[in-house]
Amino acid sequence: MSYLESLNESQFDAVTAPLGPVRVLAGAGSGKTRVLVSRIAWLLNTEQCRAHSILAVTFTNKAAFEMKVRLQDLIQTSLKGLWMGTFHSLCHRLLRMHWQEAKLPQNFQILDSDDQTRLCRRIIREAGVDEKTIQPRELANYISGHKEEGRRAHHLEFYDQHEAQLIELYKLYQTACETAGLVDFSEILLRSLELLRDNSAILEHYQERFQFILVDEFQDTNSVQYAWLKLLARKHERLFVVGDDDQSIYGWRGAKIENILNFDRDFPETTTVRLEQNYRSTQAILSAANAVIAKNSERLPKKLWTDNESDQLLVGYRATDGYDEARFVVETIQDLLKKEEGVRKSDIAILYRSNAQSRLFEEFLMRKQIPYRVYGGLRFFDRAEIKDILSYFRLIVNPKDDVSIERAMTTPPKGIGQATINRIREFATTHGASLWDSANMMLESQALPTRTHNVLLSFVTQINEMKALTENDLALPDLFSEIIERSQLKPHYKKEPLGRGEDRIDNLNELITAAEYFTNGEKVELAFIEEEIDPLSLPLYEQLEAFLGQTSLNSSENQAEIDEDSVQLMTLHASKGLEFPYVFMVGLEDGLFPSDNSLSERRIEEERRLAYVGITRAEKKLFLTSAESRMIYGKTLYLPVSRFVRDIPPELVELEGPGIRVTPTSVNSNSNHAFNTPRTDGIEGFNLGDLVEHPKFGEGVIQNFEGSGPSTRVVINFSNGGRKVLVLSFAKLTKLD
DNA sequence: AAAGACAATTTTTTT
DNA sequence: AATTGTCTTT
Repeated sequence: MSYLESLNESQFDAVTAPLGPVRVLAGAGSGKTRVLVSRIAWLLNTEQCRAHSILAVTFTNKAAFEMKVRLQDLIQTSLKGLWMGTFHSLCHRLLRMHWQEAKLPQNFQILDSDDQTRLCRRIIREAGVDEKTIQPRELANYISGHKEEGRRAHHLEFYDQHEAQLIELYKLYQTACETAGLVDFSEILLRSLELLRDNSAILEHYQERFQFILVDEFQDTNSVQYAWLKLLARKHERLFVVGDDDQSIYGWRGAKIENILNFDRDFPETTTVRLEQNYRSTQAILSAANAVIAKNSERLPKKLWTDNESDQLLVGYRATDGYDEARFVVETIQDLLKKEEGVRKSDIAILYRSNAQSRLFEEFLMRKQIPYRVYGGLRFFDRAEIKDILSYFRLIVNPKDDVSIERAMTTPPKGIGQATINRIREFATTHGASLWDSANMMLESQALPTRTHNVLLSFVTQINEMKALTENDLALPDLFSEIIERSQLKPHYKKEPLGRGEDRIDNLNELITAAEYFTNGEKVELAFIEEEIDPLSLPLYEQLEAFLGQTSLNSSENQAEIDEDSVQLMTLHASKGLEFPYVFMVGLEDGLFPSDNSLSERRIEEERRLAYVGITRAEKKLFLTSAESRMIYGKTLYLPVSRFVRDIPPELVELEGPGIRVTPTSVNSNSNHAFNTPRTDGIEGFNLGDLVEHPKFGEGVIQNFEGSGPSTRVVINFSNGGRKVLVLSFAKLTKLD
C-alpha cells in the first residue's frame, strides 16, 4: 500500500486510527483531503468493507467530485454503492427515495433562497402585515435560522408582538410550502433528520448499512447536520470527522464551531489526531497566519509548522484609492507573468471579502487583456432569465408549484397582472387549492370577465401544450428549445436596453447546451435512484425531472467554463480549501474586512478566521493591499488598514510603493511602518468604531484618526448621513455605548 | 395591465 | 453605484 508510505507520522496515525470515533484536527495545508481519501482507501483495502458501507460528506459538490477522482486513483475496487456528497445532496437523495415516509409529494421541487424570499414576501402581504415591520428577508432568515436549529414553528415561543408575528408567518410559510410541494434548503436537512428520527425501520436500515461515516470540513456543520450524523452513527460510532476550528467561517449560516470543539464530549471514546505540519506555505506566510489567528480565544490548541524555507517576505501596499489598488495588483500580476519563470495565470488569485469588490479588478484585468475567471457571484442558475424559463419547466413537472406559476404567469407579460393573480390567490386560499387548480376551476365556472378569462385560458392552454410535448419522442435539448420558443421570452428580452437582452438570450441558449451536456455527457447520479444511470434511458418527462433535480443543488460550479489559463478571482469564503502560489488579499480595511457588521455585532472572531483562511491559501507569496479611500455605496470612505494586517509582525512584510503617503486628508507619520497609518488604540479615550455623540451633528461612528498631538483630527460618519473631519480637542464628543 | 420615472436600499459570506 | 421595488402615467 504505497499511499500509506508517503504519509507523515500524524497523517498515518489519522488514516489508521481505531475504527471508533475519530477527530482529526487538520491545520491549513496539512494534507486534510489526502488523509480523508487515504482513510477510505485504507478501510476498503484492509477492513474489507465494501464501498456500499461508506458514507462520506463533503462541503461542496466540487469537493465530492474531486475526492472521488482521487479515491479512484488509490484503489482498484469499484466505488459502486459509495455515498459521497454534500449534506444537501445526500439528504435530498434520502427524501427522493423515501418521499412517502417523508410526507412529501413524489414530484417535490427545491426552493432556492431567492424563491424563498419571494414566497416570504407573498406570505407577508397575504397576511396583511406591513412589509416594513417584517421584511421578506428577515422572515426568510428567521425561518432558515430556526430550521437549522431543528425548530419548527410550533416549537417556538414569543416574547413580544414582533416575534409572535414571525412565528405566525413561519406557520403560514410552511403551509404554503406543503401545499405547493416545495422544500427549501434547510427543509431538506430538517426533513431528512425527521425522516430518520420518526421511521425506525428506515433509520435502522441506514445505520446498519453505513458502518463508516466520514465528514470533511466538520467545523462548518450546523446543529441539524450534526444531529443527523449522530443518529446515523449511533449504532457503530464509526464516525471520522476532519476539520479545523480555525477555519470555521460559516457561523452566519448556522454552523456550530462547538461541534468540532466538543466532539469528544459527545463521543468519549474519541481518538483525536492533530495534523500540524503544513506543506503549503512558506514560513513567512505561516508566521503571519499564526500571528493573526493567535488573537482568537475560542480555539483548540495547535501549532502549525513547516519545513518550507522562507525566502520571500509578504508584500504590503497601501493604495490611495480603489483604482490605485487595482492598478497595483494588475501591474504586479503582469510583472509576475513576465519575470517569473513558469508562472501560469491560474497560479494567481485575487481574494476579496465581498463579490461586489471584483468589479474594479475585472476592469483593470480586461484593460490589460489578462484572462481571468470570477467565481461565485451570480451563478448561472440564479440568473433571472434562467429562473424565468425554469419556472415553466417546473410548472410542467409540478403544477402545484405556486412560486413558479406566478413567475410564469407574469413573465413575459401576457395580460395577467396583479389584479388577476390576487383573484386567483383569494380563490385558492378559500378553497385550499393550488393556484393552478384554482385557475382551472375559475375558468370552468365562467365567472371571470371576458378579457381576464381569455388571457388566463390561453396561459393554461399554453402550459398544457408544453406538458403534452413531454409525451412526444423528443430529445431533452429539443424540448428545451421548443419551450423557450413558445414561452416568448426571447422577444421579451430583446426589448431590454443596452444589449443586456442579448446576454439573456445567450444564456437561454446556454441552457440548451446544458441540456445537451446532461444527456450526452457522463452518466449521472440521480437523487431518486442509487446507481448512476444514463439519462437517455429515461422517458423524457423523467429526464426533465432529473435535470431540475440536478440543477437546484448544483448551481455553483456546474457550468462548463472556458478552459483558458486565467487569473482566479473569488471571495475569501469561496477560496476555502484551495491553494495558489500567488495570492492577493485586497480591500484590507477595517469596515470592509473585517466588515462593519461584524465589528458591531462582535462576530470578529469569525472574521479573523476568515483572514486566516485567506492568508493560508498562499504558497509562495502573499500580497496584502488596502486603500486610503474607497467608494462604497456611492460614498467615499476613509478606512484604516485592517486590524488583521496590523496583527502581522512588520518584519514579515515588505512595503511596495510610496509607503506613507501624504495626502490632504492624511498627514500621519509617526513611524515608517506604513501599515500603522491610522492609530486604532485609544486616543484620549476614543477608539476606532466608537459610537459618539456630537452636540450639533448627533450620533456617529469614529472612522479614522488623522494627525497627532493637539491637531489630531477624527473622522466621523454621522447617522444623519453626513461625514465630518473634526479636530478632536475642539469637538465636544461624548462616548456612547 | 404595462411601461416608465422615481425612490430606496444594499448580503458579506452560500448549500 | 447600481440594482430593486414603488409610484405614476398611459
